[in-house]
Amino acid sequence: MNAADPKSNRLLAALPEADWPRWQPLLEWVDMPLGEVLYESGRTLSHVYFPTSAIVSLLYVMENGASAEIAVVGNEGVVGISLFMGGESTPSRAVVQSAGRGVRMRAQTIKEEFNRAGPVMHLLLRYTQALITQMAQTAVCNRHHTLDQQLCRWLLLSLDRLQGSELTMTQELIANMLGVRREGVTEAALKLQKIGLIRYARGHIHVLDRAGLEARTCECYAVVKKEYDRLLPDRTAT
Amino acid sequence: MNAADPKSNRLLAALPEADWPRWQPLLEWVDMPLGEVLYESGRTLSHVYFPTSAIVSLLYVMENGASAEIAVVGNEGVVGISLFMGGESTPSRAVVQSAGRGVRMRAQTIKEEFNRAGPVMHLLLRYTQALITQMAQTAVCNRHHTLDQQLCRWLLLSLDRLQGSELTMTQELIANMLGVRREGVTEAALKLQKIGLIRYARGHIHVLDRAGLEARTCECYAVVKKEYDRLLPDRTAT
DNA sequence: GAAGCTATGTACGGTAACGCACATAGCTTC
DNA sequence: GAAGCTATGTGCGTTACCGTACATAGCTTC
Repeated sequence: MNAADPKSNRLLAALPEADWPRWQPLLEWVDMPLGEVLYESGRTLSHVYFPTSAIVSLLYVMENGASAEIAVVGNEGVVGISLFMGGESTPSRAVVQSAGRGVRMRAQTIKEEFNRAGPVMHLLLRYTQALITQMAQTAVCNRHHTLDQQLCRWLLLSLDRLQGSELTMTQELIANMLGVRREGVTEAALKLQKIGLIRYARGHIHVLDRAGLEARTCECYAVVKKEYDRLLPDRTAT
Repeated sequence: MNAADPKSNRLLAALPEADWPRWQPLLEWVDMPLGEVLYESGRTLSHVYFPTSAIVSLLYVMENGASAEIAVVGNEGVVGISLFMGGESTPSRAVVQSAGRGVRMRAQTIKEEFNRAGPVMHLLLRYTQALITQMAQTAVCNRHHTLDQQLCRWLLLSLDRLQGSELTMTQELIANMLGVRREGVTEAALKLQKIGLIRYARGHIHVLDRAGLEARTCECYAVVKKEYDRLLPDRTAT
Protein backbone atom coordinates (compact mmCIF):
# COMPACT_ATOMS: atom_id res chain seq x y z
CA MET A 1 0.00 0.00 0.00
CA ASN A 2 1.63 3.26 -1.07
CA ALA A 3 0.82 6.86 -0.27
CA ALA A 4 -1.37 7.21 -3.35
CA ASP A 5 -3.67 4.48 -2.09
CA PRO A 6 -6.71 5.72 -0.16
CA LYS A 7 -6.29 2.62 1.94
CA SER A 8 -3.29 4.16 3.63
CA ASN A 9 -6.11 5.60 5.72
CA ARG A 10 -6.73 2.85 8.27
CA LEU A 11 -10.45 3.42 8.39
CA LEU A 12 -10.74 2.97 4.65
CA ALA A 13 -8.45 -0.02 4.86
CA ALA A 14 -10.86 -1.59 7.30
CA LEU A 15 -13.84 -1.24 4.98
CA PRO A 16 -15.37 -4.55 3.98
CA GLU A 17 -14.17 -5.67 0.55
CA ALA A 18 -17.75 -5.75 -0.61
CA ASP A 19 -18.18 -2.02 -0.09
CA TRP A 20 -14.93 -0.95 -1.69
CA PRO A 21 -15.96 -0.94 -5.37
CA ARG A 22 -18.84 1.35 -4.51
CA TRP A 23 -16.69 3.65 -2.39
CA GLN A 24 -13.70 4.08 -4.64
CA PRO A 25 -15.42 6.41 -7.15
CA LEU A 26 -16.99 8.41 -4.33
CA LEU A 27 -13.61 9.48 -2.95
CA GLU A 28 -11.74 12.53 -4.17
CA TRP A 29 -8.04 13.17 -3.51
CA VAL A 30 -7.24 16.50 -1.90
CA ASP A 31 -4.08 18.26 -0.84
CA MET A 32 -4.22 19.38 2.75
CA PRO A 33 -1.77 22.24 3.20
CA LEU A 34 -0.64 23.44 6.63
CA GLY A 35 -3.18 25.73 8.20
CA GLU A 36 -6.08 24.86 5.94
CA VAL A 37 -9.41 25.04 7.76
CA LEU A 38 -11.59 22.06 6.93
CA TYR A 39 -14.54 23.33 8.86
CA GLU A 40 -15.40 26.25 11.04
CA SER A 41 -17.33 26.30 14.31
CA GLY A 42 -21.05 26.08 13.71
CA ARG A 43 -20.79 25.77 9.94
CA THR A 44 -22.41 22.93 8.06
CA LEU A 45 -19.80 20.59 6.64
CA SER A 46 -19.57 19.97 2.93
CA HIS A 47 -17.38 16.85 3.12
CA VAL A 48 -15.82 14.35 5.44
CA TYR A 49 -12.05 13.95 5.14
CA PHE A 50 -10.04 10.77 5.47
CA PRO A 51 -6.41 11.91 5.89
CA THR A 52 -3.78 9.61 4.42
CA SER A 53 -0.62 11.57 5.23
CA ALA A 54 -1.97 14.81 6.73
CA ILE A 55 -2.80 15.40 10.39
CA VAL A 56 -5.78 17.50 11.41
CA SER A 57 -6.38 19.19 14.75
CA LEU A 58 -9.85 19.66 16.13
CA LEU A 59 -9.70 22.74 18.27
CA TYR A 60 -11.93 25.14 20.08
CA VAL A 61 -11.25 28.83 19.69
CA MET A 62 -12.42 30.93 22.59
CA GLU A 63 -14.09 34.31 22.43
CA ASN A 64 -10.83 35.99 23.38
CA GLY A 65 -8.93 34.20 20.62
CA ALA A 66 -7.13 31.65 22.78
CA SER A 67 -7.44 28.08 21.62
CA ALA A 68 -7.14 24.52 22.79
CA GLU A 69 -6.89 21.26 20.93
CA ILE A 70 -9.68 18.83 21.60
CA ALA A 71 -8.41 15.91 19.54
CA VAL A 72 -6.21 15.05 16.62
CA VAL A 73 -7.10 13.03 13.53
CA GLY A 74 -4.65 11.44 11.13
CA ASN A 75 -4.55 8.44 8.85
CA GLU A 76 -6.39 6.39 11.47
CA GLY A 77 -9.60 8.36 11.26
CA VAL A 78 -12.02 10.75 9.67
CA VAL A 79 -12.74 14.45 10.10
CA GLY A 80 -16.39 15.48 10.21
CA ILE A 81 -18.20 12.95 12.36
CA SER A 82 -21.01 15.43 13.04
CA LEU A 83 -22.28 14.69 9.54
CA PHE A 84 -23.22 11.13 10.30
CA MET A 85 -23.89 11.74 13.99
CA GLY A 86 -26.69 13.97 12.83
CA GLY A 87 -25.70 17.41 14.05
CA GLU A 88 -24.31 18.71 10.75
CA SER A 89 -21.94 21.03 12.62
CA THR A 90 -19.99 21.29 15.87
CA PRO A 91 -18.75 24.23 17.93
CA SER A 92 -15.13 23.58 16.95
CA ARG A 93 -12.72 24.14 14.11
CA ALA A 94 -10.69 21.61 12.12
CA VAL A 95 -7.25 22.81 10.99
CA VAL A 96 -4.52 20.97 9.12
CA GLN A 97 -1.68 20.72 11.58
CA SER A 98 0.73 18.75 9.43
CA ALA A 99 0.53 19.11 5.66
CA GLY A 100 -0.22 16.09 3.53
CA ARG A 101 -2.98 14.53 1.54
CA GLY A 102 -6.25 12.78 2.08
CA VAL A 103 -9.45 11.79 0.37
CA ARG A 104 -12.82 13.34 0.92
CA MET A 105 -16.42 12.32 0.37
CA ARG A 106 -19.43 14.56 -0.10
CA ALA A 107 -21.64 15.17 2.92
CA GLN A 108 -24.74 13.69 1.36
CA THR A 109 -22.82 10.61 0.24
CA ILE A 110 -21.35 9.74 3.63
CA LYS A 111 -24.78 10.12 5.18
CA GLU A 112 -26.24 7.69 2.65
CA GLU A 113 -23.42 5.23 3.25
CA PHE A 114 -23.81 5.52 7.01
CA ASN A 115 -27.54 5.00 6.77
CA ARG A 116 -27.10 1.66 5.06
CA ALA A 117 -26.70 0.68 8.71
CA GLY A 118 -24.22 -2.06 7.96
CA PRO A 119 -20.53 -2.65 8.69
CA VAL A 120 -19.60 0.84 7.47
CA MET A 121 -21.82 2.40 10.09
CA HIS A 122 -20.48 0.23 12.86
CA LEU A 123 -16.92 0.98 11.82
CA LEU A 124 -17.57 4.72 11.90
CA LEU A 125 -19.27 4.43 15.28
CA ARG A 126 -16.39 2.50 16.78
CA TYR A 127 -14.04 5.15 15.44
CA THR A 128 -16.23 7.81 17.03
CA GLN A 129 -15.99 6.06 20.34
CA ALA A 130 -12.21 6.04 20.10
CA LEU A 131 -12.30 9.75 19.33
CA ILE A 132 -14.49 10.31 22.37
CA THR A 133 -11.87 8.61 24.50
CA GLN A 134 -9.22 10.90 23.10
CA MET A 135 -11.30 13.97 23.95
CA ALA A 136 -12.06 12.74 27.44
CA GLN A 137 -8.40 12.03 28.08
CA THR A 138 -7.47 15.47 26.80
CA ALA A 139 -9.76 16.92 29.45
CA VAL A 140 -8.09 14.82 32.15
CA CYS A 141 -4.61 15.67 30.90
CA ASN A 142 -5.35 19.40 30.83
CA ARG A 143 -6.47 19.18 34.40
CA HIS A 144 -3.72 17.12 35.97
CA HIS A 145 -0.54 16.88 33.96
CA THR A 146 2.44 19.13 33.44
CA LEU A 147 3.34 20.87 30.24
CA ASP A 148 6.38 18.60 29.97
CA GLN A 149 4.19 15.52 30.00
CA GLN A 150 1.68 17.00 27.63
CA LEU A 151 4.33 17.93 25.13
CA CYS A 152 5.56 14.33 25.11
CA ARG A 153 2.02 13.09 24.64
CA TRP A 154 1.47 15.50 21.80
CA LEU A 155 4.67 14.53 20.02
CA LEU A 156 3.78 10.85 20.33
CA LEU A 157 0.26 11.38 19.05
CA SER A 158 1.68 13.16 16.00
CA LEU A 159 4.40 10.60 15.50
CA ASP A 160 1.86 7.80 15.44
CA ARG A 161 0.11 9.50 12.55
CA LEU A 162 3.20 10.03 10.41
CA GLN A 163 5.74 7.88 8.75
CA GLY A 164 9.29 8.59 9.81
CA SER A 165 10.46 10.37 12.93
CA GLU A 166 10.47 13.99 11.82
CA LEU A 167 7.74 16.51 12.53
CA THR A 168 7.47 19.80 10.65
CA MET A 169 6.10 21.96 13.36
CA THR A 170 7.09 25.21 15.05
CA GLN A 171 6.93 25.66 18.79
CA GLU A 172 4.48 28.49 18.24
CA LEU A 173 2.09 26.09 16.52
CA ILE A 174 2.46 23.46 19.22
CA ALA A 175 1.74 26.10 21.84
CA ASN A 176 -1.47 27.00 20.03
CA MET A 177 -2.57 23.39 19.97
CA LEU A 178 -1.80 22.76 23.61
CA GLY A 179 -3.30 26.09 24.60
CA VAL A 180 -0.17 27.30 26.39
CA ARG A 181 2.46 29.99 25.88
CA ARG A 182 5.07 29.56 23.18
CA GLU A 183 7.78 30.18 25.79
CA GLY A 184 6.50 27.29 27.81
CA VAL A 185 6.90 24.96 24.87
CA THR A 186 10.43 26.29 24.32
CA GLU A 187 11.38 25.45 27.87
CA ALA A 188 9.88 21.99 27.73
CA ALA A 189 11.42 21.25 24.34
CA LEU A 190 14.83 22.40 25.59
CA LYS A 191 14.66 19.87 28.39
CA LEU A 192 13.77 17.11 25.96
CA GLN A 193 16.64 18.12 23.73
CA LYS A 194 19.11 18.27 26.61
CA ILE A 195 18.37 14.73 27.67
CA GLY A 196 18.64 13.61 24.07
CA LEU A 197 15.07 12.59 23.30
CA ILE A 198 14.59 15.04 20.44
CA ARG A 199 16.66 17.37 18.27
CA TYR A 200 15.11 20.35 16.58
CA ALA A 201 15.69 23.55 14.69
CA ARG A 202 13.42 26.12 13.14
CA GLY A 203 10.30 24.14 12.70
CA HIS A 204 11.75 20.66 12.31
CA ILE A 205 11.67 18.22 15.16
CA HIS A 206 13.50 14.89 15.03
CA VAL A 207 12.45 12.32 17.54
CA LEU A 208 15.58 10.46 18.57
CA ASP A 209 14.27 8.32 21.40
CA ARG A 210 10.65 7.37 21.15
CA ALA A 211 10.78 5.10 24.16
CA GLY A 212 12.21 7.98 26.14
CA LEU A 213 9.21 10.11 25.30
CA GLU A 214 6.88 7.31 26.29
CA ALA A 215 8.62 7.01 29.62
CA ARG A 216 8.29 10.73 30.24
CA THR A 217 4.68 11.27 29.25
CA CYS A 218 1.63 10.71 31.40
CA GLU A 219 -0.65 7.70 31.31
CA CYS A 220 -3.01 9.55 28.97
CA TYR A 221 -1.07 8.62 25.87
CA ALA A 222 -1.19 4.90 26.56
CA VAL A 223 -4.85 4.94 27.57
CA VAL A 224 -5.85 6.52 24.28
CA LYS A 225 -3.57 4.38 22.15
CA LYS A 226 -4.82 1.22 23.76
CA GLU A 227 -8.40 2.23 23.14
CA TYR A 228 -7.73 3.01 19.47
CA ASP A 229 -6.08 -0.37 19.04
CA ARG A 230 -8.95 -2.10 20.77
CA LEU A 231 -11.69 -0.42 18.80
CA LEU A 232 -9.98 -0.25 15.42
CA PRO A 233 -8.12 -3.46 14.72
CA ASP A 234 -5.76 -3.23 11.77
CA ARG A 235 -8.00 -5.46 9.78
CA THR A 236 -11.69 -5.55 10.42
CA ALA A 237 -13.49 -8.76 9.67
CA THR A 238 -15.25 -8.64 6.31
CA MET B 1 -45.59 14.27 33.59
CA ASN B 2 -44.64 13.36 37.16
CA ALA B 3 -41.48 11.89 38.60
CA ALA B 4 -42.80 8.34 38.26
CA ASP B 5 -43.10 8.73 34.51
CA PRO B 6 -40.09 7.47 32.55
CA LYS B 7 -40.76 10.33 30.19
CA SER B 8 -39.40 12.77 32.73
CA ASN B 9 -36.20 11.68 31.00
CA ARG B 10 -36.07 13.99 28.01
CA LEU B 11 -34.57 11.40 25.72
CA LEU B 12 -37.40 8.99 26.44
CA ALA B 13 -39.87 11.83 26.06
CA ALA B 14 -38.50 12.44 22.59
CA LEU B 15 -39.08 8.85 21.48
CA PRO B 16 -41.50 8.53 18.62
CA GLU B 17 -44.97 7.58 19.85
CA ALA B 18 -44.86 4.52 17.67
CA ASP B 19 -41.91 3.07 19.60
CA TRP B 20 -43.25 3.76 23.04
CA PRO B 21 -45.53 0.73 23.52
CA ARG B 22 -42.61 -1.53 22.68
CA TRP B 23 -40.21 0.33 24.96
CA GLN B 24 -42.33 0.66 28.04
CA PRO B 25 -42.09 -3.00 29.16
CA LEU B 26 -38.35 -3.03 28.43
CA LEU B 27 -37.63 -0.36 31.02
CA GLU B 28 -37.00 -1.11 34.68
CA TRP B 29 -37.14 1.47 37.46
CA VAL B 30 -34.05 1.69 39.62
CA ASP B 31 -33.02 3.74 42.61
CA MET B 32 -29.76 5.50 42.09
CA PRO B 33 -28.22 6.26 45.49
CA LEU B 34 -25.36 8.71 45.92
CA GLY B 35 -22.02 7.13 45.10
CA GLU B 36 -23.38 4.12 43.24
CA VAL B 37 -21.06 3.04 40.45
CA LEU B 38 -23.01 2.27 37.28
CA TYR B 39 -19.99 1.05 35.41
CA GLU B 40 -16.29 0.72 35.97
CA SER B 41 -13.44 1.53 33.61
CA GLY B 42 -12.96 -1.23 31.06
CA ARG B 43 -15.87 -3.32 32.26
CA THR B 44 -18.60 -4.46 29.93
CA LEU B 45 -21.86 -2.71 30.69
CA SER B 46 -24.93 -4.70 31.65
CA HIS B 47 -27.48 -1.89 31.15
CA VAL B 48 -27.94 1.62 29.89
CA TYR B 49 -29.47 4.06 32.37
CA PHE B 50 -31.90 6.87 31.64
CA PRO B 51 -31.86 9.05 34.78
CA THR B 52 -35.13 10.75 35.61
CA SER B 53 -34.17 12.56 38.81
CA ALA B 54 -30.60 11.35 39.46
CA ILE B 55 -27.41 12.91 38.08
CA VAL B 56 -24.49 10.77 36.99
CA SER B 57 -20.87 11.83 36.58
CA LEU B 58 -18.63 10.25 34.02
CA LEU B 59 -15.15 10.49 35.39
CA TYR B 60 -11.68 9.23 34.81
CA VAL B 61 -9.73 7.96 37.76
CA MET B 62 -5.98 8.19 37.36
CA GLU B 63 -3.42 5.65 38.40
CA ASN B 64 -2.55 7.75 41.45
CA GLY B 65 -6.19 7.95 42.50
CA ALA B 66 -6.86 11.54 41.44
CA SER B 67 -9.93 12.01 39.31
CA ALA B 68 -11.55 14.37 36.86
CA GLU B 69 -15.05 14.64 35.57
CA ILE B 70 -15.41 14.21 31.85
CA ALA B 71 -19.11 14.87 31.52
CA VAL B 72 -22.34 14.79 33.47
CA VAL B 73 -25.58 13.04 32.54
CA GLY B 74 -28.98 13.75 34.00
CA ASN B 75 -32.59 13.55 32.92
CA GLU B 76 -31.61 14.84 29.48
CA GLY B 77 -29.56 11.81 28.54
CA VAL B 78 -28.41 8.25 28.89
CA VAL B 79 -25.48 6.57 30.61
CA GLY B 80 -23.69 3.84 28.68
CA ILE B 81 -23.34 5.05 25.12
CA SER B 82 -20.46 2.65 24.51
CA LEU B 83 -23.02 -0.13 24.27
CA PHE B 84 -24.58 1.14 21.10
CA MET B 85 -21.41 2.82 19.84
CA GLY B 86 -19.96 -0.64 19.68
CA GLY B 87 -17.12 -0.59 22.17
CA GLU B 88 -18.97 -2.29 25.05
CA SER B 89 -16.79 -0.49 27.57
CA THR B 90 -14.89 2.76 28.07
CA PRO B 91 -11.87 3.75 30.15
CA SER B 92 -14.00 5.75 32.55
CA ARG B 93 -16.30 5.29 35.51
CA ALA B 94 -19.92 6.36 35.96
CA VAL B 95 -20.89 7.42 39.48
CA VAL B 96 -24.15 8.74 40.83
CA GLN B 97 -23.37 12.28 41.87
CA SER B 98 -26.85 13.27 42.99
CA ALA B 99 -29.20 10.61 44.28
CA GLY B 100 -32.47 9.94 42.52
CA ARG B 101 -34.13 7.50 40.23
CA GLY B 102 -33.99 6.40 36.65
CA VAL B 103 -34.95 3.58 34.35
CA ARG B 104 -32.62 1.10 32.80
CA MET B 105 -32.65 -1.22 29.81
CA ARG B 106 -30.66 -4.37 29.27
CA ALA B 107 -27.52 -4.14 27.14
CA GLN B 108 -28.74 -6.58 24.55
CA THR B 109 -32.08 -4.81 24.28
CA ILE B 110 -30.69 -1.33 23.67
CA LYS B 111 -28.39 -2.75 21.00
CA GLU B 112 -31.34 -4.34 19.25
CA GLU B 113 -33.35 -1.15 19.47
CA PHE B 114 -30.42 0.89 18.16
CA ASN B 115 -29.88 -1.50 15.31
CA ARG B 116 -33.40 -1.00 14.02
CA ALA B 117 -31.60 2.00 12.51
CA GLY B 118 -34.63 4.24 12.75
CA PRO B 119 -35.54 7.36 14.72
CA VAL B 120 -34.35 5.81 17.98
CA MET B 121 -30.87 5.40 16.57
CA HIS B 122 -30.74 8.93 15.25
CA LEU B 123 -31.97 10.31 18.54
CA LEU B 124 -29.27 8.43 20.45
CA LEU B 125 -26.62 9.59 18.01
CA ARG B 126 -27.64 13.22 18.30
CA TYR B 127 -27.49 12.85 22.05
CA THR B 128 -24.02 11.36 21.72
CA GLN B 129 -22.90 14.33 19.70
CA ALA B 130 -24.16 16.68 22.40
CA LEU B 131 -22.23 14.64 24.96
CA ILE B 132 -19.11 14.92 22.80
CA THR B 133 -19.48 18.69 22.88
CA GLN B 134 -19.69 18.61 26.63
CA MET B 135 -16.49 16.57 26.87
CA ALA B 136 -14.66 18.81 24.44
CA GLN B 137 -15.69 21.89 26.33
CA THR B 138 -14.60 20.32 29.58
CA ALA B 139 -11.14 19.94 28.07
CA VAL B 140 -11.10 23.59 27.02
CA CYS B 141 -12.40 24.73 30.38
CA ASN B 142 -9.80 22.73 32.28
CA ARG B 143 -7.13 24.37 30.21
CA HIS B 144 -8.15 27.99 30.31
CA HIS B 145 -10.60 28.88 33.04
CA THR B 146 -10.31 29.61 36.72
CA LEU B 147 -11.66 27.45 39.49
CA ASP B 148 -14.20 30.19 40.26
CA GLN B 149 -15.59 30.01 36.76
CA GLN B 150 -15.56 26.25 36.70
CA LEU B 151 -17.46 26.01 39.96
CA CYS B 152 -20.17 28.25 38.53
CA ARG B 153 -20.32 26.13 35.39
CA TRP B 154 -20.57 22.99 37.45
CA LEU B 155 -23.34 24.33 39.66
CA LEU B 156 -25.30 25.41 36.60
CA LEU B 157 -24.87 22.06 34.88
CA SER B 158 -26.21 20.34 38.00
CA LEU B 159 -29.02 22.81 38.43
CA ASP B 160 -30.20 22.22 34.87
CA ARG B 161 -30.61 18.56 35.67
CA LEU B 162 -32.61 18.98 38.85
CA GLN B 163 -35.92 20.46 39.81
CA GLY B 164 -35.68 23.19 42.40
CA SER B 165 -32.64 25.23 43.34
CA GLU B 166 -31.04 23.08 46.02
CA LEU B 167 -28.12 20.75 45.49
CA THR B 168 -27.19 18.04 48.00
CA MET B 169 -23.49 18.00 47.56
CA THR B 170 -20.42 18.44 49.77
CA GLN B 171 -17.48 20.56 48.73
CA GLU B 172 -15.32 17.48 48.97
CA LEU B 173 -17.43 15.78 46.33
CA ILE B 174 -17.40 18.80 44.05
CA ALA B 175 -13.62 18.95 44.38
CA ASN B 176 -13.39 15.34 43.29
CA MET B 177 -15.52 16.00 40.25
CA LEU B 178 -13.62 19.10 39.22
CA GLY B 179 -10.31 17.42 39.97
CA VAL B 180 -9.14 20.14 42.36
CA ARG B 181 -8.45 20.48 46.08
CA ARG B 182 -11.32 20.63 48.48
CA GLU B 183 -9.85 23.83 49.95
CA GLY B 184 -10.00 25.43 46.54
CA VAL B 185 -13.70 24.74 46.32
CA THR B 186 -14.20 26.17 49.82
CA GLU B 187 -12.54 29.41 48.79
CA ALA B 188 -14.51 29.72 45.58
CA ALA B 189 -17.79 28.85 47.29
CA LEU B 190 -17.11 31.42 50.00
CA LYS B 191 -16.78 34.11 47.37
CA LEU B 192 -20.06 33.08 45.77
CA GLN B 193 -21.76 33.13 49.14
CA LYS B 194 -20.34 36.54 50.04
CA ILE B 195 -21.73 38.15 46.93
CA GLY B 196 -25.05 36.45 47.57
CA LEU B 197 -25.25 34.02 44.67
CA ILE B 198 -25.49 30.90 46.82
CA ARG B 199 -26.04 29.94 50.42
CA TYR B 200 -24.83 26.66 51.79
CA ALA B 201 -24.19 24.54 54.83
CA ARG B 202 -22.92 21.03 55.38
CA GLY B 203 -23.68 19.50 52.07
CA HIS B 204 -26.65 21.57 51.01
CA ILE B 205 -26.25 24.34 48.47
CA HIS B 206 -29.06 26.77 47.68
CA VAL B 207 -28.71 28.73 44.51
CA LEU B 208 -30.12 32.17 45.19
CA ASP B 209 -29.17 33.97 41.99
CA ARG B 210 -28.95 31.82 38.93
CA ALA B 211 -28.40 34.75 36.60
CA GLY B 212 -25.50 35.81 38.79
CA LEU B 213 -23.84 32.43 38.33
CA GLU B 214 -24.35 32.66 34.59
CA ALA B 215 -22.71 36.05 34.55
CA ARG B 216 -19.75 34.75 36.49
CA THR B 217 -19.05 31.53 34.63
CA CYS B 218 -17.06 31.14 31.44
CA GLU B 219 -18.48 30.79 27.94
CA CYS B 220 -18.21 27.00 28.23
CA TYR B 221 -21.53 26.67 29.99
CA ALA B 222 -23.48 28.51 27.31
CA VAL B 223 -21.70 26.73 24.45
CA VAL B 224 -22.69 23.34 25.82
CA LYS B 225 -26.22 24.34 26.73
CA LYS B 226 -26.83 25.79 23.31
CA GLU B 227 -25.59 22.64 21.65
CA TYR B 228 -27.83 20.43 23.80
CA ASP B 229 -30.83 22.58 22.93
CA ARG B 230 -29.95 22.52 19.26
CA LEU B 231 -29.45 18.76 19.06
CA LEU B 232 -32.18 17.67 21.45
CA PRO B 233 -35.30 19.73 20.91
CA ASP B 234 -37.86 19.30 23.65
CA ARG B 235 -40.11 17.45 21.28
CA THR B 236 -38.67 15.46 18.45
CA ALA B 237 -40.83 15.06 15.37
CA THR B 238 -42.55 11.69 15.33
C1' DG C 1 26.45 40.14 2.11
C1' DA C 2 23.21 43.38 4.16
C1' DA C 3 18.52 43.76 5.60
C1' DG C 4 14.59 41.69 7.26
C1' DC C 5 11.79 38.15 8.91
C1' DT C 6 10.88 34.15 11.66
C1' DA C 7 12.00 30.83 15.22
C1' DT C 8 13.94 30.17 19.41
C1' DG C 9 16.09 31.48 24.01
C1' DT C 10 16.09 34.12 28.44
C1' DA C 11 14.63 36.88 32.25
C1' DC C 12 11.46 38.57 35.80
C1' DG C 13 7.53 39.73 38.47
C1' DG C 14 2.77 38.01 39.12
C1' DT C 15 -0.80 34.60 40.28
C1' DA C 16 -3.75 30.52 40.59
C1' DA C 17 -3.66 26.47 42.46
C1' DC C 18 -1.10 22.96 45.23
C1' DG C 19 0.28 20.23 49.54
C1' DC C 20 0.02 20.21 54.13
C1' DA C 21 -1.29 21.39 58.77
C1' DC C 22 -4.54 22.62 61.76
C1' DA C 23 -8.82 25.22 63.61
C1' DT C 24 -13.76 25.57 63.98
C1' DA C 25 -18.30 24.16 64.02
C1' DG C 26 -22.54 21.54 63.03
C1' DC C 27 -24.68 17.11 63.12
C1' DT C 28 -25.03 12.29 65.29
C1' DT C 29 -24.76 8.85 68.66
C1' DC C 30 -24.93 7.12 73.01
C1' DG D 1 -24.77 16.72 76.98
C1' DA D 2 -20.31 14.67 76.07
C1' DA D 3 -17.78 12.42 72.52
C1' DG D 4 -16.91 11.77 67.92
C1' DC D 5 -17.34 12.39 63.21
C1' DT D 6 -17.87 15.16 59.17
C1' DA D 7 -17.91 19.53 56.72
C1' DT D 8 -15.99 23.79 56.30
C1' DG D 9 -12.52 27.61 57.13
C1' DT D 10 -7.68 29.44 57.34
C1' DG D 11 -2.69 29.96 56.93
C1' DC D 12 1.70 29.34 54.64
C1' DG D 13 5.37 28.08 51.79
C1' DT D 14 5.88 26.01 47.06
C1' DT D 15 5.24 25.36 42.15
C1' DA D 16 3.81 25.65 37.39
C1' DC D 17 2.55 28.57 34.34
C1' DC D 18 1.39 33.32 32.75
C1' DG D 19 2.33 38.08 30.61
C1' DT D 20 5.61 40.85 28.99
C1' DA D 21 9.88 42.35 27.26
C1' DC D 22 13.74 41.66 24.87
C1' DA D 23 17.93 38.99 22.93
C1' DT D 24 19.88 35.84 19.61
C1' DA D 25 20.31 33.39 15.56
C1' DG D 26 19.10 30.96 11.27
C1' DC D 27 16.86 31.37 6.89
C1' DT D 28 15.41 34.40 2.85
C1' DT D 29 15.47 38.00 -0.31
C1' DC D 30 17.48 41.25 -2.97
